[in-house]
Amino acid sequence: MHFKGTTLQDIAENANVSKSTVSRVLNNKSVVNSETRRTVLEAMKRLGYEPNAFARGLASGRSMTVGVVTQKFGSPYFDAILQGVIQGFTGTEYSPIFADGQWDQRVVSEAIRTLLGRQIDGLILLGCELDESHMIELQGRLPMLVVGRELASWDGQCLFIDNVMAAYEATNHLIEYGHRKIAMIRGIEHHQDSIRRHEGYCRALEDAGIAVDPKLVQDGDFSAQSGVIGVSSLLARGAPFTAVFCANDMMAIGARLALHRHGLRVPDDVSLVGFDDQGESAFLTPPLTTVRQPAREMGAAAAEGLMKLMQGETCRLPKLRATLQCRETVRRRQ
Amino acid sequence: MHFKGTTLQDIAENANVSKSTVSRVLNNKSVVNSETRRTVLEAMKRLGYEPNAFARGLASGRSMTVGVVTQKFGSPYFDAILQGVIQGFTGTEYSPIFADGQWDQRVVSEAIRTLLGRQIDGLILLGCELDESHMIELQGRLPMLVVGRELASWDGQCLFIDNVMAAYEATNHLIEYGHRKIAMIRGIEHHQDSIRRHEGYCRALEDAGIAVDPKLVQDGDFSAQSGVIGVSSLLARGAPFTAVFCANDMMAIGARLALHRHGLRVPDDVSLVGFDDQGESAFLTPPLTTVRQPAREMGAAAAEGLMKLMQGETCRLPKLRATLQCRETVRRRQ
DNA sequence: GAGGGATTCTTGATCGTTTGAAAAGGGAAT
DNA sequence: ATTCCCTTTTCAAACGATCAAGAATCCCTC
Repeated sequence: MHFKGTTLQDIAENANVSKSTVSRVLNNKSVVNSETRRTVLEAMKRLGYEPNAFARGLASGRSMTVGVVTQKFGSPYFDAILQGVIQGFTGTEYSPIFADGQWDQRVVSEAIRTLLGRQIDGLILLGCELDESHMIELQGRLPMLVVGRELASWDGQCLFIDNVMAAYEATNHLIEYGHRKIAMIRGIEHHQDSIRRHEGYCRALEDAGIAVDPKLVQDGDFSAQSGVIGVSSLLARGAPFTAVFCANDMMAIGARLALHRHGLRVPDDVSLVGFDDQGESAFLTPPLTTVRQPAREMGAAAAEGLMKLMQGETCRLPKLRATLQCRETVRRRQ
Repeated sequence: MHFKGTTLQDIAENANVSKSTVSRVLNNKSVVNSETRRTVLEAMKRLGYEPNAFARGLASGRSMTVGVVTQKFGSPYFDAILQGVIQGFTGTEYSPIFADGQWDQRVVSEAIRTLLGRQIDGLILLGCELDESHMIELQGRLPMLVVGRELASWDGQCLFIDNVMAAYEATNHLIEYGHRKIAMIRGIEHHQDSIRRHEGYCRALEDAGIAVDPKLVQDGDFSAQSGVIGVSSLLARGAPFTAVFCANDMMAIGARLALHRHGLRVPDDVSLVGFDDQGESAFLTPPLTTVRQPAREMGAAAAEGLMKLMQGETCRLPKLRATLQCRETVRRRQ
């Protein structure tokens, strides 16, 4: 039933050396006579040897594995970060293993426990909402990095963009194009990113001397469906608006559909701005103006940073910026 | 530097029993006095014990881990399958670890090697294009399942939908709505799914007595960009068409944009059908008519099937069907 | 040819579990 | 008191690698 692999012992016998010599060749740390090394390598190839990661991990205490906990497989934003992480680790001796937190703190905790049992050497958390004490405890246990969450006390070990600033710029873009009645569809309540993006929106309006109208702010949950509902309730309230800023692209897609349903043209009647710049956004009709988050770059930077940390060096993550991608859903208001 | 976890030994001492008793409690296989069990469990909780997966794996020969190789993180279709797989494993004692094949056979092989080194107990391959001999060799080594690939010799161990049939139905839908000049944008050349979907398209046309016009068939690569280019070159060729069938939704999104750019309305001037039913498709303007693949269900079924296989039972995967989701991009041709 | 270094290899303990076999404890039957 | 049989627990040997510490070999010099 169970496949019995070749072991280090087998190689040793086959090459007429001791186990430790084989081990030395394997890890090419210490010196081994080049002749011996050749023999050993040959034996390995011949027998199709693949070292047993468990035995290695057990003996060395290091697994050459890092855990990556995402919020949700299938979320365009997190998937993009994931790709960056993978890219950052390919070609190195570390390999990432992934767990899905399903937007649920309990699932995340559980996933981390499992990962710890798997003796990961480091941990990357994506946009995690765990409470700070838990995080600090974790940080004491192993090298760890957080992407997409701002933790005041953790300077340099979390990688995030300035959501307030980015939302400010997006809103300001609309203001510069002559819009004064700008609606916003927010993300999940209490979610850090939602709060910050909303704050940026408010600040931009205030700086332009426009009062924030609570009737123009609608809660959503980052899903396309909530974008549809958001626009409908906005419209139902009767407070007029000429532009909508959505806290992510999915909601912008939904919003765009709802506007269409209500006979409003984008951008002729209503301008629209999203957030994230997910893959499809550039191909919507019309292509969506949105805030681009450098998700891949963030993932790659996290991978590099974590490797430094695991090698005992300090790491200071770069400060990446979100940039506004101006496409075709914003039009100057006459 | 390195965190020293609580070990089974510690628990044993703390609860005044031997290591093996603790182990027995842990695996609750054999009988343990309920009183003793309680004591042990308490000690575990008290010391925050987390079993070392390496030691376990080494001793038992089983890792309680299954490898899942996807083609590309971020692909809506594969991500959906992944979610199904996760769902299928949550609550069980197995946990999946993921690797990204990046659409590259070599990367896939490498990923499988790494996974094998990690002593996975089973393997799920998503839409993999490895050559059959390699697959057969793998199959000899460990329980394994393939999702999204049809292998003649592997009845019951690969899970796929009938792409020919699905494409046939999609095309036929257009024919029933009065379309005769139906263009198609294909996926990556030589890719199994592309070939089958193209075949379904051809058969439907033939069965309706319509000759397949090579000028109406355009190659793509499953990306939105290739949908844009596809429509443009179709148009440039001057062969008129009233409908376009795309081998996936991303290309349909691109196609829809390109049609818009050329002043063609969907569905008034040109009807459009996609394939996959990815998340956004229902929210496009107008919502996309497309073939829905039961991706989540496929993932979940694969997880269940693999567990059966790993327990030594046989497994016969269900035959899932793709279904046409009629939305608003197809209009009757006068 | 003895002594001293380098270099290279081997021995054997160790990592934290699992697991089959042996042992201990406690009745009940003989 | 002895035997037998449960149930429950312990012993100790794996599992397959790593890694000090020590042993062997070789080369060179005096």
